[in-house]
Amino acid sequence: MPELPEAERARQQIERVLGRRIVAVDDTDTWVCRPHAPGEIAAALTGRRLSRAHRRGKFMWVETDRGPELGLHLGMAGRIAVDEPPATNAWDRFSLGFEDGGRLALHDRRRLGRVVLQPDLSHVGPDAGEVSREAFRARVGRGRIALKARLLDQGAISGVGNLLADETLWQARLCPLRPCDTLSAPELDALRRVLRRSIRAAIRHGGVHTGEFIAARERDGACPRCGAPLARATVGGRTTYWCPAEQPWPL
DNA sequence: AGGTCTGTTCAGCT
DNA sequence: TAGCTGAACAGACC
Repeated sequence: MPELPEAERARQQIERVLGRRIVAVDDTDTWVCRPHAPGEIAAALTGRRLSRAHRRGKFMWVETDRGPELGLHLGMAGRIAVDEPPATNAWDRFSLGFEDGGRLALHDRRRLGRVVLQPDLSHVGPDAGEVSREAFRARVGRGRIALKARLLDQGAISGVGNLLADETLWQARLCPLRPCDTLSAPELDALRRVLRRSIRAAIRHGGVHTGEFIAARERDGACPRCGAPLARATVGGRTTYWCPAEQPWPL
């Protein structure tokens, strides 16, 4: 499940193809490439070179030489494939072919990924790994919504998905159900520090699945620190696990 | 073999 | 406005 760490690794994959000339574009999946018509992205990109690869949260975009930006999102099952042969099934939803014979593809079984020209990121909040302390306090510590639901709101801060949210809240010993405006400034600051640490660890180790809490949740459903059986509920529309002993609420 | 679950984003509601 | 619900996708699993 791609979250910020997976998106960062995907961005690094894209960097491997910078500078190569595009000679072929497959943009025929009208769902993944909506609202573009087939051939529209191809016409805009053929003959150009990708020049810089950016990311904010889970959203990626690539600059081209004198051409439009190309926005990419992995959805929940997407993966960037670089210089791999085309998938034998129909799971490559978009691809670029380069003059050196290499290619870049969005491999996405579920078609929840997106490819779009000139992406609009105005509704996307600051990157969860780079947001300032002041912005974090203001954006996360406000309102009566459940803390976890706010962490998942990409307009507040961007990049946190379901697994990273559970991992981070467990590391920070905060209950996912707590209304945001019950958190003190020191609690918010500590949460931000833990979040940054979780993100860096996940990027380093290869993804959110490498988190200690996520592994325990799939293994035996017991808290890795105290052994208490984990609680489970739907929060912010997503399945949520936490340790009721160490992440209590009300206090 | 049907029913449920998965997670991200967006549209549409209160 | 802020927050919630369900749709969209399609495969994994029981």
